[in-house]
Amino acid sequence: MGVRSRIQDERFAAFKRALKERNLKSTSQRDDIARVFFATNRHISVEELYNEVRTISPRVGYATVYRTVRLLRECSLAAERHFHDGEARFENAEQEHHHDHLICEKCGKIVEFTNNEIEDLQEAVAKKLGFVISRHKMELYGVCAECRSGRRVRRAESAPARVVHT
Amino acid sequence: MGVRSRIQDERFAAFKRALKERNLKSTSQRDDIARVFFATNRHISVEELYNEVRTISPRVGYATVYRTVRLLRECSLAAERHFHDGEARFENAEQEHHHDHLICEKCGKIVEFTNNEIEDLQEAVAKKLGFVISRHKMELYGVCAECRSGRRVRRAESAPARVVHT
DNA sequence: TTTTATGCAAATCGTTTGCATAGAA
DNA sequence: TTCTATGCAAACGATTTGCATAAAA
Repeated sequence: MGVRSRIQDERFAAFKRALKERNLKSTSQRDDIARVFFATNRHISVEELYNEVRTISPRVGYATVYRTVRLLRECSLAAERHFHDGEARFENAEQEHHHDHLICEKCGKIVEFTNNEIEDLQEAVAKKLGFVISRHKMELYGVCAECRSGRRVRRAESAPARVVHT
Repeated sequence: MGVRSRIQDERFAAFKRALKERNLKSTSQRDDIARVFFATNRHISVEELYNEVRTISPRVGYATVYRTVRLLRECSLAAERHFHDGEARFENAEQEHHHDHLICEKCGKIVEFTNNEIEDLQEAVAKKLGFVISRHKMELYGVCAECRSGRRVRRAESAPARVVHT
């Protein structure tokens, strides 16, 4: 919400281009859903996205949100994630930089990180076993510093997503 | 399923012990389901387990299989995995040695491996970000040697599970 | 006008649960 | 006997789909 950044505009433009390429129609619903999605910086579930879009455009249906999220996924503009809670979560896909996740089992906080040494070792292991890797998923579960110190108690609903390069 | 191995018997005994500890009853259904589960060496889904159990004991219900799998999970005798296909898969949990997965996107083959260097780096990254890790999940997706050479075409339904230590 | 998208409700899929009955302790 | 487990069917929550209508091209 609020100010729109350059990167959001770029993504939105990419979305419009993707629609044209596929001969799909631009609609106000798709635009609203995409804009809300690109404006969020957390791992958002379809339900959360639906609720946020409804505050802008109260008549959009659940199915349309699902269909649009699928579209965003197919255009590589959204990345699907499955953590612990049954429902899928989506994040803005930055084609350039994939990342991994560190998840606090107490408060639900999610920290994103990358580590090149680990990536290199993954390649090495795969090569040794005859595989050529196209992608990977790595999730570390534990307890964050705040929770261990007892400072934080509530579930972290919306974790800001900044990738830490370690 | 032929010969029963020592390790299967040990697991089955551990299961019986776990039932006693919890004041739960031993039933023929639980025994059958557990035995079939311990006899399998692949990542089995509830549906597959149900079908196999039905060949032994045709009157068990789906719900009982679900309930027993949940029980096995709670006793740390089964480990739950979520790959790509919507349904949960379970494997025999060997408390001693956790492992990671290498998954072929062509044929579905799953290779299990461990790598201590990667584990050490995971610890290091988590520490740097203030976390204490309790467990992790790492999945590498790619194409296996057989599929790249065009030798293998069909989906590998039942991958034998031997952990490779790299 | 032609064609695709939407919104709703119904369908689906994996999984869980309520309840009357069967079986273990 | 007492109490838990089973099997069935119904309930569930996340996601998808059929269809008549609305909107884009």
